[in-house]
Amino acid sequence: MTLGDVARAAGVSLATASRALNGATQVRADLRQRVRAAAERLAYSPNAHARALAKSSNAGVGVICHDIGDPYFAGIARGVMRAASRHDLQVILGSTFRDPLREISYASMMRGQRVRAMLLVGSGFENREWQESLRRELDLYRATGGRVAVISRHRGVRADAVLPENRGGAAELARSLLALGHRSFAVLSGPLSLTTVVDRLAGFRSALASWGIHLLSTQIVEGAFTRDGGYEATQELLRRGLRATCVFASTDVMAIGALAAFREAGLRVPDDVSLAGFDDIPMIRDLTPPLTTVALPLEDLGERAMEMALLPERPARVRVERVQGQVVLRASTGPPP
Amino acid sequence: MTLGDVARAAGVSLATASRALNGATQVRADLRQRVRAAAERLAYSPNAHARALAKSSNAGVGVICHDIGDPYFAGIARGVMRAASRHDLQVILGSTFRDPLREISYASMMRGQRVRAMLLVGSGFENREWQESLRRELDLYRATGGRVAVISRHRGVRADAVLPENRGGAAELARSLLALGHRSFAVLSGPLSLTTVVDRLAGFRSALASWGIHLLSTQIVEGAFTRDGGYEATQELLRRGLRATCVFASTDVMAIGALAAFREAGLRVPDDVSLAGFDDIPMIRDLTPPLTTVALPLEDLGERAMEMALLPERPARVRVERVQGQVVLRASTGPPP
DNA sequence: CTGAAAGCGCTTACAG
DNA sequence: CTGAAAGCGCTTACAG
Repeated sequence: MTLGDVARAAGVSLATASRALNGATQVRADLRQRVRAAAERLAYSPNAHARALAKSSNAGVGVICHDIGDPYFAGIARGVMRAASRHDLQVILGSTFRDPLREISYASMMRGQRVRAMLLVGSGFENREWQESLRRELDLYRATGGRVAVISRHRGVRADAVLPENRGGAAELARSLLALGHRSFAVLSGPLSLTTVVDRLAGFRSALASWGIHLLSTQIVEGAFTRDGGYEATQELLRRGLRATCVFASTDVMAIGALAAFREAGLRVPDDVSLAGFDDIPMIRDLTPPLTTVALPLEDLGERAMEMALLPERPARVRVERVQGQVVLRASTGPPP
Repeated sequence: MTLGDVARAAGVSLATASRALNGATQVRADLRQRVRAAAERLAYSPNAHARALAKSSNAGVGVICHDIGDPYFAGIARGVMRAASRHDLQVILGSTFRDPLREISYASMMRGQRVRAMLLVGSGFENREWQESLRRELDLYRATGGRVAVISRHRGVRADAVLPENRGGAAELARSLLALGHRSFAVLSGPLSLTTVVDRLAGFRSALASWGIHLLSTQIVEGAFTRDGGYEATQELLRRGLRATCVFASTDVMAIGALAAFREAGLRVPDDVSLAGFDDIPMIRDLTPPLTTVALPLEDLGERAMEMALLPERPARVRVERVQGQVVLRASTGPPP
């Protein structure tokens, strides 16, 4: 079942069949009809590879995230899918499971696929070697006209970016918590090798500093970027001795684990300790207590990055869209005991 | 940057360059080295479309789900990604936003893409016309060697399938709730046009029936398959007058909304009313109270369907893997007040 | 083992 | 408007 078969069935040339189906050039109405009918009758399905090869252009975009099962990435992916659907683009998905090597091999695969644009979603790794390889891969990709946009990473990769204001958001959150009366804080941080974590911690810290408050190093616990990571980090924090009235988890997902750990330890939130997260993934408003957080418009992030990557712009000029986070005070934070 | 360039740089023929890079046939070691080196130096990236065209085989699989932002699908997608990664397959993702037409256009697009296998994830629609179109699309796809597997749909589509035991799971859940002492029930159902909903409702109902208990029609409320759908359905149920000691929401996502609605209405769960869901999406164990549910191994579902689609089997023989749901009693259910 | 050549299924100048 | 032909970048019998 090829275009050739359709052309033969319609009694026209290959070229005419192609034109009739794609409607680029004018084709006599009756011929177009015949071709269309033949294609329909034969259930013709154009070979996307042949077409991509002949046009040397592609209707695909690539999206690489760390874990499509995580509500943060799932929310962003939802926005990406919406934008892609609007532009009739197919989406090739990569989920790295937080393995830097896998990220690079996805990028390379997508380059081979000649996707029109590539989206990297999520924090990068603070890893010199990885940064080198990725940059090289992306440069090669762009050298042949590929477009790259990133969400939430800036180190190491020079590309169009949608950047949540991690620093600013965390600082704003800190100020809100200070306003509630808190003066001693602890932080459940994700892996410090992730730029997002570093930024959020820095923002939080600097806002405290301007009030003359410093984070004790024992009150910063590093954990995996998962619910269980938050749970375990909290247990470790309690083991070290909690010396804070308020705990900031660098993502909501971790905060969920923290909430469980506090509950198990018999600590009430917010009566005994206040708890805040970051991202505003959908479910946290249904927790008990609902979680204070810095809200990021996840779907928007995805849509905007996709649109940005698709919008041709004079190259060598990197565009950056900064996205403000919105502090949302919910019942998980209150005045210090 | 094509294979031709690499061949020239290495001083060999196109054919030899191809063989050296793909390692299918034997190539003299020194030639292979030269080709590899040249490819490396030139940062050669094989054109996936050209390759797919020449081999008329493809390293891609397609996955179509209803909403990648929903934790149920995100969980399954996670499993799919794991399996795909194991087989070095790229994944093309479709998210229908619950639009039947979009599902068909995705299927058609993936057929054009000549993907090796196609996964349809999630309940089908009870819609004659849609079923016709989809079946036609899939038949055409399979006629050319395409493989199809579905998760959780059986009506209308004849294909390899991983089927959660929706009926059995719901029935088992009902029996557990009966054992707790409940004798009056209400159901928050998703759209009755979804086979999953119909099956879960039927299973629940039949288990009750064998105890001589019948669901009042006023106590079955249909809502969207979302958190807000569950919230609104619950409000409607309360408006009609709750005449049950236990409420079954046909998915966890809906149950989350129900929990919020009950809380707002001043009803305590489970003291005033028990609540149970279905699926066991990750977050529900962290709700207050944690949600009773029928646990489905979401990631497994995805992995198994992918493996099944990849495993060539004598065609015309449809394979079905049934996956038992596990009733997990948590604190959202208790004895009737 | 190696190379020249045909072929995969389309698109698109180039003539007419 | 229509068609013959070249070309997109690979793979793979077929000879040597």
